[in-house]
Amino acid sequence: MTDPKDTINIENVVASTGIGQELDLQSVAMDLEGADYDPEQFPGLVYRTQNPKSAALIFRSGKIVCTGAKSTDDVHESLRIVFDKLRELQIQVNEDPEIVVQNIVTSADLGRNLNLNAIAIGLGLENIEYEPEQFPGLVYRLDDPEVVALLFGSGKLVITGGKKPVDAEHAVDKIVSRLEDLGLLE
Amino acid sequence: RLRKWQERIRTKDAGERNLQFALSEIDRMASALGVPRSVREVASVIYRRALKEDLIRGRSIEGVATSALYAACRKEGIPRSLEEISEVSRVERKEIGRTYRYISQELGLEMRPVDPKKYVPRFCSELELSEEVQTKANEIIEKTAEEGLLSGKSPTGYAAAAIYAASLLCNEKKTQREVADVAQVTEVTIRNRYQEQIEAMGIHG
DNA sequence: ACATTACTTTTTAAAGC
DNA sequence: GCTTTAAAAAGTAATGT
Repeated sequence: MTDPKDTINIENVVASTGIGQELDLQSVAMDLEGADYDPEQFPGLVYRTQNPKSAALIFRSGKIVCTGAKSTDDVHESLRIVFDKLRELQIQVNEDPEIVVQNIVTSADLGRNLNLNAIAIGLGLENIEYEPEQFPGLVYRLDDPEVVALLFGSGKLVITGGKKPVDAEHAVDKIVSRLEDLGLLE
Repeated sequence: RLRKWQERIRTKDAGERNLQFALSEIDRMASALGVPRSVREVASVIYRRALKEDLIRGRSIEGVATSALYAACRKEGIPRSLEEISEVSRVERKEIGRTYRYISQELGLEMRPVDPKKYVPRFCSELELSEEVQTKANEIIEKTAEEGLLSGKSPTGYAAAAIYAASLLCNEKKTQREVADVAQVTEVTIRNRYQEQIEAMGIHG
């Protein structure tokens, strides 16, 4: 029997940081290869890194959002690349800007099919949101850790809203024990 | 003074007019859908509760009125799909869905997922299918749902597939297109659900 | 009857409308 | 509230062959 915790996989990490310097995005867009900048559509400039794969949103204030990385290490590596690219454009970038992980999206597998109708009643209709006409997943909000879980009929799930990788592990543990208590697993 | 008093009356009148507008919209949509008066009353109660809880801020009166009606239909056991509801409302489907989820959560309506069997009588009637087909469709829904096949699937598509399968089994065949049209789902969805259901029922189609 | 592409849900920061 | 970015889950839909 596989421990659901061993099936946890980080799918996306979102983090924010700042270079401590205001930017002229128009000129950055001109000099930075592959940059997408359309201020009419969105105030941020989009810059994509290939290895590791990620997308950085760079703002006039010098603040940056990095998304799409598969680990916190990849976030740091991606942002290091972005910082170096900006330095190549003669832009002053702080020595080691603080990088704050804002959200981690994780997937996992409980290993057995779920009867979402029974789970909706079992967990309590006031604690969940399940509208299969609109979306196939059952939305379950946990208080501790403060994350949101999407449960699917296949037994697979998505955990999002966490700030540390351990949040997903704790969430999976709690979900498994709750479903076991209700006799809705296996 | 007098100015404040006038302002209060103006606000009261505006609020009164908005409530009348919402209730008349609920009435108009309910008539267009052909649902009984009891549903309109439940919808009105939900709308008034949403108003009292100040849930209309940042949302359109029509959106909340439509969502209240959608919720009322479900609460009364005669559900209409978001697709059907949006046809009589000028609010788009996506907005109705998100507003419904919001007021449902905030008012603690504790809505149960829609039972596909609730769609069987109306869809079968529109298709002029016999009582025998309805019974068979309900049987298919009941048995396959017990096996967990319903998880995550839309109730209309699920009901449509069961009706299609039942019409074949009872020699009253309707095409996938005919069933898809009344249920407002695609033939692809009926095909997919149908395959799963007949396999779970151990039937050869 | 197939495949492909695309949209639904959740989360999160950023600046501006 | 909206705009943009990424990602997973699974269902539904539109379009193309």
